[in-house]
Amino acid sequence: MAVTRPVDAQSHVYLVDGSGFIFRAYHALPALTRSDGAPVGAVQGFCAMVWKLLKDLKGEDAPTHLAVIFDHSGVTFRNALYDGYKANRPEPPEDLVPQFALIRDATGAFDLPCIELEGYEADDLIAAYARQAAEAGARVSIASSDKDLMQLVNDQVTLLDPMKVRRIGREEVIEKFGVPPEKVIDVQALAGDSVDNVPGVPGIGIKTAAQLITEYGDLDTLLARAEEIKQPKRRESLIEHAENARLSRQLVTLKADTPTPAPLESFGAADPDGERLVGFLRAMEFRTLTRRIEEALGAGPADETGDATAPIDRSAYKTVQTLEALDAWIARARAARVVAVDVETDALSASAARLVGVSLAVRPGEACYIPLGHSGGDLADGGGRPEQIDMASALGRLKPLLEDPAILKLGQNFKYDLAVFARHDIHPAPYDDTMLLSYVQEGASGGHGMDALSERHLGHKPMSFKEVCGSGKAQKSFDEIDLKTATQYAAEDADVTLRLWEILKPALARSGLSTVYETLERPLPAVLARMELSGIKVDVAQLSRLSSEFAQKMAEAEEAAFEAAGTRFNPGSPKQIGDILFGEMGLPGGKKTKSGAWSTDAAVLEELAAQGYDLPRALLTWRQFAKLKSTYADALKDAINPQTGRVHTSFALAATNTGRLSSSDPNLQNIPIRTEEGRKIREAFVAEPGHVIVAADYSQIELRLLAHIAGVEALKDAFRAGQDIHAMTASEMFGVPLEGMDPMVRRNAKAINFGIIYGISAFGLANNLGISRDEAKTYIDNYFKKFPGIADYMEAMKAEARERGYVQTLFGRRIHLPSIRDKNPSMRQFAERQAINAPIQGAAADIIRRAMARMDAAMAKAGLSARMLLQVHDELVFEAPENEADALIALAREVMSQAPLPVISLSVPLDVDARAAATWGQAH
DNA sequence: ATGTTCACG
DNA sequence: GACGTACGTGAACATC
Repeated sequence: MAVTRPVDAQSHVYLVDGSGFIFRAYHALPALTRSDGAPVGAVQGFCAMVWKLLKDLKGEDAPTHLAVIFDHSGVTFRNALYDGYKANRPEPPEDLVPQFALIRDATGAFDLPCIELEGYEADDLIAAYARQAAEAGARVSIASSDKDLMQLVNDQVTLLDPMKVRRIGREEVIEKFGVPPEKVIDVQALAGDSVDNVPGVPGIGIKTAAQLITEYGDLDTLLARAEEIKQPKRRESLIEHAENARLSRQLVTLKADTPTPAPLESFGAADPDGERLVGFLRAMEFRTLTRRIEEALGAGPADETGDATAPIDRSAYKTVQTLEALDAWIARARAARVVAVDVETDALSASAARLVGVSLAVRPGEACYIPLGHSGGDLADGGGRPEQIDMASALGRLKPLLEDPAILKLGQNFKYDLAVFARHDIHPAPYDDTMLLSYVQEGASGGHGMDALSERHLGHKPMSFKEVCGSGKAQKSFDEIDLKTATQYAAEDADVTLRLWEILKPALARSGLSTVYETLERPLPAVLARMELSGIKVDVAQLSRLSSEFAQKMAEAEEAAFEAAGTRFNPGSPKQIGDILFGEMGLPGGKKTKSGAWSTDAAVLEELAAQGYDLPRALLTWRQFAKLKSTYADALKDAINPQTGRVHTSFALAATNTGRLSSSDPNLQNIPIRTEEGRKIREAFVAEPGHVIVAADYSQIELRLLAHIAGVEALKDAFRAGQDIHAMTASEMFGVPLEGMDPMVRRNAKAINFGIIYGISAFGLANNLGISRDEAKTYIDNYFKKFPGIADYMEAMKAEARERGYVQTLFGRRIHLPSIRDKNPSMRQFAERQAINAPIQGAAADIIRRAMARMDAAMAKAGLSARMLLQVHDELVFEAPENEADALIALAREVMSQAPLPVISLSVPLDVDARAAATWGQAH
């Protein structure tokens, strides 16, 4: 799909006369039918013309925006003016009619916007878009050879004849009509047009018309002074048919105020999805065209005879134990310009792990392992320390290679390698990451671990870490592995990475996802490696105090629970709780879990507590403190790195379906905030002495994106005016004034706003608000009525998912939803809700990724020594010297709120709240 | 290993 | 009328 991109003086907008293309394609080419008998000649011609146009438009004439515009079948407003309009035109040929729909599909396959409007001709829409673009200062090119469009030519607007590759500007119009573009309609009004049955004035052709208009200035003057004309026939004809001339002028004048069905900004040109395009062409059975386009896009099946899938021979890998050998490998890497790199360490956490060795691969099958930190496993020496290059010398040789801007480094989950190298002051660049190449093309499902990728793409199962190091208690650290085994394992990883890159990198361009990868994925490993290495300080004493406090509260709640139950049991066991509540006590059970047991989750217990029972209340209290103690207070204390005294999370870049990050070991994206007790945990995240924590978060980013994407004017206006969006929703929906609004009414509106983002259902909303399904249904219908655009958006996303198997964010990230076509209706409906949610959640994820990619450079440029520490989906957390707080707040606001630019210009502002304080808790 | 619950956006 | 149901995560604990 095309992207949304602002139109300004740097833009070059192409408007393609789709209907003109169709008739030209139909008449210029011999009839052609598909094997099933469907006529497809015009489709082929159309595709060939579009392809040629796109191919010709490289370089300085490249479009920033492009759309294909069609006539809409049926009568137009011109027929109301004059029922003879186009009356002479025969019905389109029988074998062309079924091709109209296919040609719209073809436009979609090229990822081009397909524009038409009932009651208007393509020319009117072109006139309207041309005017809008010109008003925005853009250049406009109209791809058409229709002379009726020449009236639109001016300083900014030219016509492009797609077949003759000829630009038609002012000079060429004068050549054709004998008058400049602004007088073309007057000439056409006089001359008429037999094809369109525009009457004009009998006896006057283009030449005479041009001569008359040039002499008298314009049509009205000419008609007013018709008496002065010397030639009697001409004079009489003009006087007699003056009305016809005026009518004709109305007929030939293109309506630049035609309503435009899609905003000009949405025409942003983007790489086509090569797979989809080639798939369409192949389905149409255009053999030659398919092959030509396949070749040009580098599409087609991966080269299976290439080196990448040749069998892997681990015994061919080399162990590098001398500087001379290392230099030789570095020279080979330099010659290849590309080198796959993998580090081996003694632990999983990059912030704690020590470097054990480095492997390199320069061509498929040609890889080596450079042991640097092995402490044992020398087979020749009965298990002692093997011969190795001194670590400092080896890294001294590797650093220039890894940092050479002309050598591309390849890694799998390269964030890890970057972090390990950074601790040795090596900062590899540029790099590609095969994990991210895979993620951006295939999405999160399926996994992007090296083993999974290798099996998927190479049909090869690499040596497993378990095979090498064992597992459980007997697990060895990699530095204890003998060099022969270590080499086979480590060098294979580099080899596999290189081979994967040879397959995944070309596939990226074929899918049209290079920009997504380069802007939203590739910058992140370096940024996240820095964040992870920075870590965040936690106040151990505070966590210890909290742990005791929570233990105390748990004990109290436990006693209260035993008292109420009249028996002792494990309050942590949902099964035992269910047995007591719904068995022994005989309380009314609510929901069941999916395995059929009684549910005892918070919603159920709350319901029972509200009915006056003591046990569920005690259990809720116990659960709250148990959670806070074990998941937070105790776990965070254990997660402190003794070397740094800080907590270092790991951010996963390729874990979610929508492009969000995830955080683990420990997860710092779910630190409590919603309850007072929970907030105390957040208070334990502190800044170093003399420093502050700065937290900056997007305000309502998902609702803002919904307003933009679905084009909900009322929501957009509210955001522009800085209104309380939930209150405004409530006011619209329930017709209550903003002043003195009942908080419950606002709460309902808020639940609906969130529900909409999640792909609302009456059931879900009813559940959430504790109302009946009928009531919930009424709310939803009312919402759709008050905010037109939302329902259309939802239907459009579902349709897109069904048609393509994926939906996209504003920035082009794809979210695959294969189960949208599942035969199981509940699977399908789940996918439909994902189709609604994913473009919104995904766009928000894209935006904060863009902000993160820019933030380090922005801080450096501003001379700040602040560091970015955490990302929590719509929030960035920094640590800064106290005296930088104000500057950092201003900078974070700027970078975050401007992050969509220049690719996307949102129609709503992105507000960012930012605050500095001694703790993360206080910075909210 | 799987299910349940609950912390966050 | 029936599928089932709000979107995206990770961690702890119980239970098999």
